[in-house]
Amino acid sequence: VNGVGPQTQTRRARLRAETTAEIKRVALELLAALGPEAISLRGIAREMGMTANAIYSYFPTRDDLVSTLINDLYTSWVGELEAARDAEPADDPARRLLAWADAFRAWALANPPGFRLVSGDRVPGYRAPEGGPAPEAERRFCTGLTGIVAAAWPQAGPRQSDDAYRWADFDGDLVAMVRQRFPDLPPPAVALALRIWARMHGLVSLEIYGHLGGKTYEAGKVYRSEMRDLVRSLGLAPPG
Amino acid sequence: VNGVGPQTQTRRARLRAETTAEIKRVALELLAALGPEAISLRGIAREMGMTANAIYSYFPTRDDLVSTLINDLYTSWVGELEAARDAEPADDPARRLLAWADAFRAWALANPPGFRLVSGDRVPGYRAPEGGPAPEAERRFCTGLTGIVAAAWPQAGPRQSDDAYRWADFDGDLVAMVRQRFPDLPPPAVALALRIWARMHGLVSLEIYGHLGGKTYEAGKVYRSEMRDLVRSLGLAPPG
DNA sequence: TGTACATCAGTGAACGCGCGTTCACTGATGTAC
DNA sequence: TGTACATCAGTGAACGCGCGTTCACTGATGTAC
Repeated sequence: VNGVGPQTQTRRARLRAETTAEIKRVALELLAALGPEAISLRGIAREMGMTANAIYSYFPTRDDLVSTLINDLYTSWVGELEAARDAEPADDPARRLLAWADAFRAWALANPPGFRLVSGDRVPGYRAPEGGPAPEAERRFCTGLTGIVAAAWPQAGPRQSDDAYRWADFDGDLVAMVRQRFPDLPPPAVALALRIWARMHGLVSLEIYGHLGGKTYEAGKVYRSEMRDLVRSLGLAPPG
Repeated sequence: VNGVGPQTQTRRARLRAETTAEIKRVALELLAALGPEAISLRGIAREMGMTANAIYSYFPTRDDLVSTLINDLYTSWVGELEAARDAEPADDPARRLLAWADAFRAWALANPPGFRLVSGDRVPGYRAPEGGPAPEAERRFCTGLTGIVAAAWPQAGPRQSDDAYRWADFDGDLVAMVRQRFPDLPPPAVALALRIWARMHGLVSLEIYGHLGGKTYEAGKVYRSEMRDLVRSLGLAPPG
């Protein structure tokens, strides 16, 4: 059987896991310090005091490493979003939306190159795998945001202009998720979720890319105004 | 005096201008076809059937070429925005805002890599000059948008939550421009202009970076909803 | 109109750089009997 | 417990690529007298 001395086997496996983690950690440090172009096998190896090709024992290709990084970043981000949301009472959609929005910006500011990477800034020469580098995290993000809209929909729904959205306007997988998890939600609610996402993304990406910094010293204040305005336009009462 | 035979001198100057234009045209084609990494002196020269270093007769450095491209793109973009706005009656801020917003998205969709370049997607190794690669276009963009907000402010102002913005919250140059061109406009109007910009930027950049395509087949419809909603929340009546 | 000179776009070879990836190998770690 | 074997992380040298930039040069275009 597989009664192979678990201790020693674990030792090698542990070393392997540690080195894998170190490769990723160094890659993220380089990303943060020097930008996406610095994610190179040679650069990481240099930093770790190894040869570049040693990394091929851990990742079959540079692009696999990049995909793994994107997946890790996106997963950690969405984890924080969910945690922030769940720290607010389930029956208070306004607070939950604002918590999500604040965590959205906070993570991005703490991690600018990570935000760029996750939102599609291309690493030179990188080609993402079929289905994207982080499909599961993306699904969680989408579900989380839709859930917040679903909670607000009783108040928000009547305020939406009745643009004629149909299920056919949206991607099949997205529709399937919505109909299964939020069966009462109509198509315009999905459009609303996308618009809310874009409002967060818009201000935060202008800020991360340095376009807002040349205009205002209070990007956070502007973001807060925008989010409270959003809450209000959904027919919810902003807290505080 | 300078009565140097203008015809012949013009001939050489014209050739020079033509080659300069061709370099830029080829660079933009490469940008559109293969992305920002393809903007290389060697690549452009290859396409034009010249040697790479011939380009040094026209641009002192690769980064100068890139800066020129960004400036050209931004200038053409803002030109279209202004034209679209000015095609609407001056006393109809709602139409003017929507025209601006539509032109914003239309140009970006016609020119995705151009949009990426202008909004800060980095060409590997590129360092922008002091003050940015396109300060004049940026100024026009900013003034144009602020002007639209100024026209809407009589209706929009009272609807803004009174977040306590002060002039000190904004960049000095921006403040100077506002106070000179739109002397009646208060600080919260500037914050509103930034938020409006971000709403356009958010949806369009999600679309350009391919994040919206995986969710909806009707990104244009979503954008239109968002913009009409914006107009409405400014207290204006959306046309049609 | 013709001739001597200046300008300057463009060539061709080269330098030095960093990159991803391959290959044959070494040597320590772990496994089977 | 000891020995023969298997695994596999890591080395060192090399390949081929594209890049920006420099240098000494050629040769056509334009200028001054």
